Amino acid sequence: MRVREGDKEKDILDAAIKVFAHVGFHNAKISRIAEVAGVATGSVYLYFRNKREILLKIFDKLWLNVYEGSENALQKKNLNPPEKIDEMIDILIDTFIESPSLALVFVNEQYHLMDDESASFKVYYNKFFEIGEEIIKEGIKKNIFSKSLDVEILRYYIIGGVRNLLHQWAREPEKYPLNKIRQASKYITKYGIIEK
Amino acid sequence: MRVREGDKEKDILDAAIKVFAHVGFHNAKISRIAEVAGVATGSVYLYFRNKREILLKIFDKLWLNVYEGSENALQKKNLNPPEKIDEMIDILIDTFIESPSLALVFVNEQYHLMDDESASFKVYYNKFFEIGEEIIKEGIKKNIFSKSLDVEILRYYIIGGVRNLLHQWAREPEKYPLNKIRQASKYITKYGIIEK
DNA sequence: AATAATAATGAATCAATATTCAATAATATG
DNA sequence: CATATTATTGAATATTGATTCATTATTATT
Repeated sequence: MRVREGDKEKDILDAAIKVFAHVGFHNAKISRIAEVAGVATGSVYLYFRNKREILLKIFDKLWLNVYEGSENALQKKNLNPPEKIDEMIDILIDTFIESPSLALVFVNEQYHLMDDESASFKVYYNKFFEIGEEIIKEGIKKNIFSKSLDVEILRYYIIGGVRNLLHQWAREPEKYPLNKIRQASKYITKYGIIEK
Repeated sequence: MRVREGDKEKDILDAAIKVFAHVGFHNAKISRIAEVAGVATGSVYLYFRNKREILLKIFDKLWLNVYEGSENALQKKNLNPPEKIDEMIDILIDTFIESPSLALVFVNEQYHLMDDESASFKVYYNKFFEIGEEIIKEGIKKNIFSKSLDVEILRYYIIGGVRNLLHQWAREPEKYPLNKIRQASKYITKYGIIEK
């Protein structure tokens, strides 16, 4: 019998990330993904049911990573709430450090997918968010964070801000270097723009 | 000769906003937009060159509005930098107050369009941003805003945060009422999460 | 070396829908 | 009222690209 050469599933996923990042999910052709991956068009269907499954797989891996990463990091280290927020921001940013393309796919395609009932990554996405929520609640309880804040609204604001910065970085990495957006995200989130 | 009945261009635009919001630009069928607008499929092409032109027109009107609105508001009132930031946030939020659908289109489709050379709305979008930049610079100069902030990075963070909140509101208006996200946006932007 | 079993190919199929256009409708004008 | 002019229609066309599948390639096993 014939045996599988290399890891075509990974090749296809990596190619898809590049192509999705470049032209967007809807304009991405399977034939182009196959070409970039170095396989035949039909081979893509040996590994994925259809185009959407490829995108979902990318998001599954992404959010499982992020969730597990933050779960681990926060468990072992003993941090106070502001430090924990920093840690969460670090984990999110580190997820994309090797791949601006992945950042673009995240930024451009996630909203659409949120409407999809079958998007299993949402479980981990939500868990990640719940961790954030817990941190904020803890901070408020300890009188470190402002009591007047609505926890849920806050977390959406922060993720939106960080996300938009990731987008800028992915588009123009030299102009918006990752260390700068990392530092800025942490600072603004904690202190806002008004000088203390 | 025959005369035009009503304002079909507006009907089509309004219908398109609803349909784009509902299923996304790429899944939106012209035939469905026509149906919602109450015109024949072919009529859409009397008013717009193609589907993309409809989307671009929506964004043109949107950002012209926002830009002119902020230009006016800031000119007539005499505000200090923090108040000006509040004003900008108000204008952005007020733009969508009548139409959650428009908010969804903005949130879901804008990123893709930014790559489009021919997207003329970018002029106004950038002008709006420049106003924000000026305000932040002024605040820093007056020692009201923190000196350490990178102006450009900051503005992307804020717009990202507000945007994400608009998204939540548009999806679940009862859960995330506009006045709450308005207030939260202003507070976090200015003070961050740490209690003073 | 022959066989069996699975992997991979890529041209052909097929469906979806954006766009076109020939036909029809409406009304201003003379 | 007849005509000319422009608006509107919606069925037909054309294109695009996702998906399929008959064919071919590869290698483990005997």
